[in-house]
Amino acid sequence: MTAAEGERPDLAAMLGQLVRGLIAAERPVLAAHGVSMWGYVVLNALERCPASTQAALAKEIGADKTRIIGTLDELQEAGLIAREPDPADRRARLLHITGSGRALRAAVRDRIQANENRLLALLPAGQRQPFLRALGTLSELSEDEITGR
Amino acid sequence: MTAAEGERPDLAAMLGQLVRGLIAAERPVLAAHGVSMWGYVVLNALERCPASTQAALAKEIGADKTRIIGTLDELQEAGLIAREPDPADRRARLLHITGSGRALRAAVRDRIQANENRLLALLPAGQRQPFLRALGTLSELSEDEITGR
DNA sequence: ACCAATGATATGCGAGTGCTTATGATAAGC
DNA sequence: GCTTATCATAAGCACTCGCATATCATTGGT
Repeated sequence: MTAAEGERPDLAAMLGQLVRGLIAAERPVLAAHGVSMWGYVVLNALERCPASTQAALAKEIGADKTRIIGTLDELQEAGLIAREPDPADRRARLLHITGSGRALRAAVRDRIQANENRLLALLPAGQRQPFLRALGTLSELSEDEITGR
Repeated sequence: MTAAEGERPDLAAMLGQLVRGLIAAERPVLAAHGVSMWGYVVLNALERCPASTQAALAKEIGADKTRIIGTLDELQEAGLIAREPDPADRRARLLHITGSGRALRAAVRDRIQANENRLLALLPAGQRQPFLRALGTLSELSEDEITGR
């Protein structure tokens, strides 16, 4: 921390810098598994909870519902997710992750988190858990909560 | 933290989510002061240390040296930065922030950090400093260090 | 002196993104 | 029944960004 005179850099600046590096680290992993970044995000989301509409999924992961369709098409073609008509609403399709999707997601995640764990190991032991906890809290805030609007 | 069975979400995912919100929070502040996001980044960088070449500045802030020129032009026109020929190297120009630039940067930063402080206040007191320290450490890693390449 | 490298500059290309519009089908509300 | 809203889909538009190329002037190395 090189802040001068008790100042601190903007959170956004620090986080942005770190995210950029982490994304760069993810790229080859994702490429090796033949899945896109958004594809991986979708798999993570569906692993947590199936989606009742594509629009809802897009909203949950912060993606544009019109742009995500291509990604969903690819994931479906690769057998990583399934889309089924919702019997309760014929406009909508239920989405869930497949067994293959689970396996691929797990493989990617293991590699990504191994690298992340390496970075976390650079921190003093007493900082790790508080950092992760704080990050967990802050990352769950909605955009409205963060912006105060 | 809603991780299931001792798992944790990817750092990148958590950070990315948070950054997105923080950037959204910054937008209106920057707009109100008539400065672009990159412009603000440049001001912060020059506040820390004048630059000996535009290329060096671009590298430091992770910007593309060819794309940043427009931003520098605007900042110079607005009197926020100054570019002077380097007597030691006629290809290069020395860059530094002006008094106006300092004032504007400070005004923007105050508002941005006020919002950030509001968010930090959501954390338990014991988590704040460890979080900021850890973030400071991790954000200073180079991309090569983060990617392990 | 010559060649390679570097600085500033301009711009092309492709990919990605946010937002918008439009379509046809379906559902919800009055 | 009619109107409005929503779902999935496709695609336009403008903008940003990463990377590349090119130019001219200057500098560094041999």
